[in-house]
Amino acid sequence: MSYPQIDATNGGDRRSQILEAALVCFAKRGFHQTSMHDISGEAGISVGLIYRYFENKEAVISAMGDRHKKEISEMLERARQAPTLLESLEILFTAHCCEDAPQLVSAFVVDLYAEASRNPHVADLVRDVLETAMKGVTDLIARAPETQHGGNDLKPDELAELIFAVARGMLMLDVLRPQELTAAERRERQLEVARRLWRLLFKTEGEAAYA
Amino acid sequence: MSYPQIDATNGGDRRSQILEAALVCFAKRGFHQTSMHDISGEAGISVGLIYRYFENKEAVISAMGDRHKKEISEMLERARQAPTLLESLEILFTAHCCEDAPQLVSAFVVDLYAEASRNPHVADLVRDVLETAMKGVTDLIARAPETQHGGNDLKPDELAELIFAVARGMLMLDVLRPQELTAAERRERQLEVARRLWRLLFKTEGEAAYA
DNA sequence: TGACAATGAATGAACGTTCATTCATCTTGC
DNA sequence: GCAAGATGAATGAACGTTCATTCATTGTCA
Repeated sequence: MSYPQIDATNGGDRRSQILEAALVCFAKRGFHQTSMHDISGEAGISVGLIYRYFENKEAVISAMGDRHKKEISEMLERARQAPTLLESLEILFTAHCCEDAPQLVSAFVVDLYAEASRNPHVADLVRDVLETAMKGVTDLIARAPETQHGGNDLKPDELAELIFAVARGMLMLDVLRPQELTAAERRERQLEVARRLWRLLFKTEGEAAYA
Repeated sequence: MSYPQIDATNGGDRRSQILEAALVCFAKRGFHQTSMHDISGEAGISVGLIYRYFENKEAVISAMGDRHKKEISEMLERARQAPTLLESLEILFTAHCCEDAPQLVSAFVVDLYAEASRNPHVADLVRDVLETAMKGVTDLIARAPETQHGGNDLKPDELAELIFAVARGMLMLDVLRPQELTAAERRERQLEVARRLWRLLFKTEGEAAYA
């Protein structure tokens, strides 16, 4: 008596099914405290099957990084289409606290950085993601009319650097928060601080911007 | 069964010797990839001896957190005695990149946050450290004459929150940096960004205040 | 269509290894 | 001689990984 699998199309989506389970496990227990049996249990499949889709455990970690990279660049594309710079930033910022996997992602990303500090391959990947995202935001800032109104003499890339530093810092803080908070509450507390920086960097001086 | 006190004549040295070795190992390989044999090897003692001074591996991790807490509060004390707010901040900021163990500390702290995300005891400890440090800086800001000159309407605790977010964010970035850079170079790159924020928050130029 | 061969996704017990922890033993200082 | 300091081989649990085996599905030929 076998129950139907969660996903309709068997085979093609096995990889993402495994990665989905791995995200849950990695965020809950960390890379190196998660066993392959944990992942297989979470995915509802056998251990051996994982090795049909991934060479070894490290390949699973790498694939998770790649997935994260893809998510970030999609988010960047969406952010580019927002009408104002502040709205773009808000979209990008919420990328860190995805709706479908709220508190999980923060823990995963912090772990990813920890892993990067000793795994050169992961470090390259994270650096790559970061550079792409930074370049995107730098561009966004350079094109935005809001930039002109700042009372500061900072260049777009310097502004982006500050924005990303605060975003990372708030992400780090997020893993300390009690789990009783909902995902929405967590995101709002993070945004509160980030928005204070943004207002400081891009003073909109009322709606007289285009007057 | 009791363990030697921290400042006992014999036990104190051994404990810190072990913790010193543990920091090196943890930073190099992470908590869960570091074996007790690694630590004993680094410390130049036998495995069993570690268990005379620590109940188990987790107790070593906790003790490392306590040590970190002590270092931070000493740093805070030193920062309090600096003549200007910006100098205080500079002292506090460099706490993250200690002179005697340069690139190690960043990796350790990121790992500590990762551990905090799933170990409530570690989370409490890190939260405690952070709250103490934040309170200290908030106080520093409230008393500083520079605060009045900011072109912003942010309260001292909001300013402290931003400062700490950027500090954490730069610390996270530090683990991505190629190891070829010296400790001084790393610190300088981190400070560059942090200082940009500080200048923004506390405009020291007299002309900006009345412009 | 029905019988049968071929496929390969999926399983999970088993393997070799590593790890945290213990403890019988040895050393040292008094 | 004895308590406390120190050792490292021994232990057993847990881990990543392998692989012989199962079996639903698909393809083949009459």
